[in-house]
Amino acid sequence: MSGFGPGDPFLADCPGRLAIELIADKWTVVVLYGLSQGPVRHGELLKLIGGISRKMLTQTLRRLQAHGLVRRHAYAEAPPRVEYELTPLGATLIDPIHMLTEWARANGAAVLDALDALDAGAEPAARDVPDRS
Amino acid sequence: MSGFGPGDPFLADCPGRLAIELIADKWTVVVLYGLSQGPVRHGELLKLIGGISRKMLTQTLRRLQAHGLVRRHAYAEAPPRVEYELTPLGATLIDPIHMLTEWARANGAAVLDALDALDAGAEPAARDVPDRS
DNA sequence: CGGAATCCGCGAGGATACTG
DNA sequence: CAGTATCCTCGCGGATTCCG
Repeated sequence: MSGFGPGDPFLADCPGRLAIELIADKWTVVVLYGLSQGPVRHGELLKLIGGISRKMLTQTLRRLQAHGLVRRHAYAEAPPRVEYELTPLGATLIDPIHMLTEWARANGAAVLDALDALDAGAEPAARDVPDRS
Repeated sequence: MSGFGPGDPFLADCPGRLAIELIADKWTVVVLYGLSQGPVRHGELLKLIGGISRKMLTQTLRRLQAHGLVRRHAYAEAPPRVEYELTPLGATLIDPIHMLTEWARANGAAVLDALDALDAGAEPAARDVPDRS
């Protein structure tokens, strides 16, 4: 009934954990989502994502590239142009990523509610507690 | 063919992003995975996960609890015992999490290979490059 | 056994300015 | 437009210790 033993791949140190920690990152998920519909330019992602800095975008893309999930395409043109796209390996992540993002879209409000319910319940509760200032 | 516009929920600041950033975290995914099969004791998770510290485990659980994904159950017994389990809201995450972890299990090796291929291709390449020490 | 508090180092990550 | 370098700050996250 335990389900997984002490040696389960995701509970120990193994390639699986490496892969999880590669994508379980604040920006990585959103960047992958941005790439999930086809090649995108650097500047497009930058404007699209909102909140990300150029540094973090480049850094995230570079890490994904180094791990074989993203391919970089630089065109030698007058106005320099660079596009990023998922590799075949990276494309296998589209489904998991979309499940995550759809979950977030559907349940983001509920998560927010839970937070607010906490705040509304905890802070006024201090009302009937002798406050030692 | 752009697919998503400039206002896509996951590319801007919104509840969906909050939800993504809640779970797109080094430890959160693994902890949720550990909870995905039923109630687990604090100490069990600690030993099971491997690499996590008590502090980070508690901290992660607390954050998930505050966001309504996890419920805490403390039993007033001689040897104190505390169990954690997913709330109904948290249970809706099981499928996405399992897709992620199964992807990692299947492709962790490929990711590792991509990394090694880079190292093997880049560093020996310095062989035929005049190295200015 | 489970958790909170404290100390502290190091690296994530933003802002800015510069190169090609 | 894309990328890099530099600086600086904040908080992640480990180790340790004390409380219930």
